[in-house]
Amino acid sequence: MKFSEAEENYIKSIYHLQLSNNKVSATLLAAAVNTKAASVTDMLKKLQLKKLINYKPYQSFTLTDKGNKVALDIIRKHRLWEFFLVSKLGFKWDEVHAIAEELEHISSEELILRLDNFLDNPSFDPHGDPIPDRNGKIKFIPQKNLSAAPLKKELIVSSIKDQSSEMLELLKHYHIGIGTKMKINKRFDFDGSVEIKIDKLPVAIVSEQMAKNIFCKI
Amino acid sequence: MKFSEAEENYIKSIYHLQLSNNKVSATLLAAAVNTKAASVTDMLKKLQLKKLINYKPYQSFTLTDKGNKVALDIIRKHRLWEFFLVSKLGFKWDEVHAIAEELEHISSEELILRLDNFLDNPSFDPHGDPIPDRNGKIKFIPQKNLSAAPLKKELIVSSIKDQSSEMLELLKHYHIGIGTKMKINKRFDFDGSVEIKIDKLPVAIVSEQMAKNIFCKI
DNA sequence: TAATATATTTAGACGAATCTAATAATTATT
DNA sequence: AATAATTATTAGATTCGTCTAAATATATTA
Repeated sequence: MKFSEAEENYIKSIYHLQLSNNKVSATLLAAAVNTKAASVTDMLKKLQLKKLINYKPYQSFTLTDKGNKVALDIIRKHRLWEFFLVSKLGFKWDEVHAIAEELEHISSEELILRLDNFLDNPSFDPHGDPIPDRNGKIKFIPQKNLSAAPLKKELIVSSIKDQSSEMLELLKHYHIGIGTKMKINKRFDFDGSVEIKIDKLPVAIVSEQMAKNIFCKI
Repeated sequence: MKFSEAEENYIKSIYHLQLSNNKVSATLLAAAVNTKAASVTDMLKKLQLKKLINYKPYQSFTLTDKGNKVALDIIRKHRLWEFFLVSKLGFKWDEVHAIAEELEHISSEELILRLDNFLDNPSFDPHGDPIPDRNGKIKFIPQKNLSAAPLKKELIVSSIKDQSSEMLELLKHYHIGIGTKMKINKRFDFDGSVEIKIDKLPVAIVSEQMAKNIFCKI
């Protein structure tokens, strides 16, 4: 079954909101897809008719299994394209999101299969987010951000939540990227800042705000 | 300025029709964009408002310079993507058209610039059609089809008009592709068929219908 | 040139996705 | 629990691209 670009965007946003906020409200969703709550209501009815969500008026809603599959398919495409844009075309990670938002709606399955192979079937996108395989299976990695990870243990950076160019700039300055190894020396209660040590680099301190965006394998 | 997918498709089709039929009628255009003549009229008004075509009711219409630029931009994207699909993802030429029709509407200029470089700035797509450069310049090659090319001279296949899988199959069987060298021995008036000779291959005869679709540098 | 055939445009409607303003339900607060 | 504040839904309108059927203009040909 094929879905409109608008429908796909709603589905994708519901998926993401479910992951982080686990209660999805019409208002949050409206913000995510950049419309008004009234438009969300209209669309929710349509998505329910197509059995993509479970929905009763005035109550919060969830993706059905079918809806989940659709969401994972879109996310797969999005992340594969991001990988392509960064690894083959040399984009910076903060430049690829908008383009991938368009590319993710290209419908050919064959295209995505071939793209996947061309890229050597990557499991993670340039920000460390997992790329669902053709069946929607995600390689889950247990990870904790620097505000929650244990002290004095070797950590490997596995993903970055905030993908803005400001964050990218900061990470560059600290020489931090996906795969970087580090230890946490100390966490300061006063402001939540964290002292880290990266091989061969001097000890450094990152703010709590930054620490919460850097996720590591544990 | 940005245009809708529908607008882009109309512009592109007008461009192509102008090239081959040089008079563009609403009926032809309707067939090309797969709608009805009434819808064409509606769109023509819109395109005129946006100064993309010269149009007076009940008369045939032409692209303005601006319209031409837009058309060439879309065609550039279409052909670059086709090149990508064939050269990097291993598609056959008869498989790429529909996918490129979707990809050609992705809006990022930066994307196309980088794609162009990634592909080493190709001048011709997999069917031998010229790819406009970023300024809309096309590398024009004087070419003639096998029904019009001179006898006994070395010819190099430069493009194929019909891009169906049936044609692809036939070409494979004859060992003909872009770049193939051949001579025409004889043309038969009775049915327009053409006897050709390709290096090291036995003499072969192609139908008039086929001959008209094979273009060569002269 | 008059009659006929063909092509184009208008009029009016529809579905998709959106909006604003008004209303109704839910949740939070006193 | 009653009221206030928040959140969600409906009603009605709008834009885009499309449609059918009817009307009008152009082209053909007898």
